[in-house]
Amino acid sequence: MRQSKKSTDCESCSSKEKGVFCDLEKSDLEEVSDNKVTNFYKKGQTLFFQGNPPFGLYCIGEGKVKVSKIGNDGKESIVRVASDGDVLGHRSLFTEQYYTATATALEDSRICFIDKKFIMKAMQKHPSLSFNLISRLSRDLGSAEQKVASLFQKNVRERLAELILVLKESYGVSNEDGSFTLNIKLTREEMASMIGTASETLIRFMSEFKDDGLITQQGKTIIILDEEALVDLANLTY
Amino acid sequence: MRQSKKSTDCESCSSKEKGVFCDLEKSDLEEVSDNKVTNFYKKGQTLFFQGNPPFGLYCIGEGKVKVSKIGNDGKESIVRVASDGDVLGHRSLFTEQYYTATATALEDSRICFIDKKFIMKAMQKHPSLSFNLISRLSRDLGSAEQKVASLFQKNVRERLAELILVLKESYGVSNEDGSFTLNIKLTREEMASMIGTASETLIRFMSEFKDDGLITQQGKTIIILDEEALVDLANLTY
DNA sequence: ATAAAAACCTGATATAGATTATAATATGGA
DNA sequence: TCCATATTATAATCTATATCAGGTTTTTAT
Repeated sequence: MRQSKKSTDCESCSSKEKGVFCDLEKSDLEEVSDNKVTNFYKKGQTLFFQGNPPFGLYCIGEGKVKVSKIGNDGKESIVRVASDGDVLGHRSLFTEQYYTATATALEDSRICFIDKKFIMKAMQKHPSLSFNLISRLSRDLGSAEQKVASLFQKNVRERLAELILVLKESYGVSNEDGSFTLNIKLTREEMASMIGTASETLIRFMSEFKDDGLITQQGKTIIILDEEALVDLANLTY
Repeated sequence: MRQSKKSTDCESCSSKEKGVFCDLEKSDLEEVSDNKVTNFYKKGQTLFFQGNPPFGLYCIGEGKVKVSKIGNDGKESIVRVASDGDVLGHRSLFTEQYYTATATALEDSRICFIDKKFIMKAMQKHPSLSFNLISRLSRDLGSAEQKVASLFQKNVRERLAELILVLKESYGVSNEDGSFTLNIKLTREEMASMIGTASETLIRFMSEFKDDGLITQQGKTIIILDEEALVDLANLTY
């Protein structure tokens, strides 16, 4: 099911520069390479489940992964999306809890797994690694708290406009005509569970945005036509 | 307005054990003491405002502080509450953003301020400091994401039950008769802005809980009478 | 190529909770 | 102590959005 290679080296990883190991020297990076496994996940495959114990750190070489919490009624809530250069499972690893969320590949992905013991040792040895983890956690905490505030204060239309802008931040590619293509594929159901609404409601506002010429679609891919209008609609705070 | 003492030493701080500097040796702790200022904030005073640039780290010796985001309409959303041994302003410090939230004392508090440069140097020197910061950020991220999921999936009654249980976790003191006193004073307005509802709605459910004998009040202090019933109501996930 | 299954969309209805209004109580300052 | 202000409380509307129901289109598997 899930193909696995014993070794891929970090030195030649396409997201080396973006990752938490970016400040390590070649020799130290080789040591990391020796202490990890590379796995290839197909779209829809699960890296870990809510309730599992964490044994190490996941590191995305290439791909996208959604982190979601499943409620008692089975309803999914996506709390985060991680992609190239991001780490996964760090939160539970460092709080020594079982995973409180499930991680699922949104597209075919190359993801490395590094053993807990090695990571802990490496953090002792390389302050830059700890520092990069702190930066990431801080950034993630920032967006989680922003999400909380948006849910408190904004209606669905505003939250959708905000979501599209947030997706642009990470996955937006600018086109020649000034528009932006969002390089991420999500179902309506998934988009709805990122802003805490029903898929029907989300679809309604997506149609509205399309009718008003703010966005358009090419297959499942969203293209932003009028960013400024979205910014107005999103009612951003700062 | 805000009284300030040049030096209080970390060694004798009442929350030394709980704080991020707990693993430092005496000599290192003295160095921290030499690089900080202790301030005394009155209830309602502000430590920093949304939009301000961060110059260092706040460290709560004694007291409680709410971290809230103010929307464009002036509505407050409390995203976190920090107390004895917690740090504040770390998130913005490590993402090098302006503060994205405002921090206000919920009660008279003793809070130290440590310069950014010194903290960064100390992190290089003491892996335990970085590690403790990582633990805290992970914990905070966990509760922020839990909050997001609750907002997505739960109604106000469930969220209120959950809030009371979460407050018990940090501020609950058990009484002889098996009940728990919550050692934190919040207005209904503040409680409402912690779970994203209107104060009128919150009051309605608080009254319901009181009528049903789940909680009672002594002045502004909440006392939990039937924790189990609250757990049932909260519809917790794991 | 074709069937089956997802995903998408639209309209009608129901409802949780916001909003508005009004009053009672508590708190703190002069 | 008393007045002013903030906080708590309850009830009556109103509305944004969930839910339900129906159809269409797209994707996936055989």
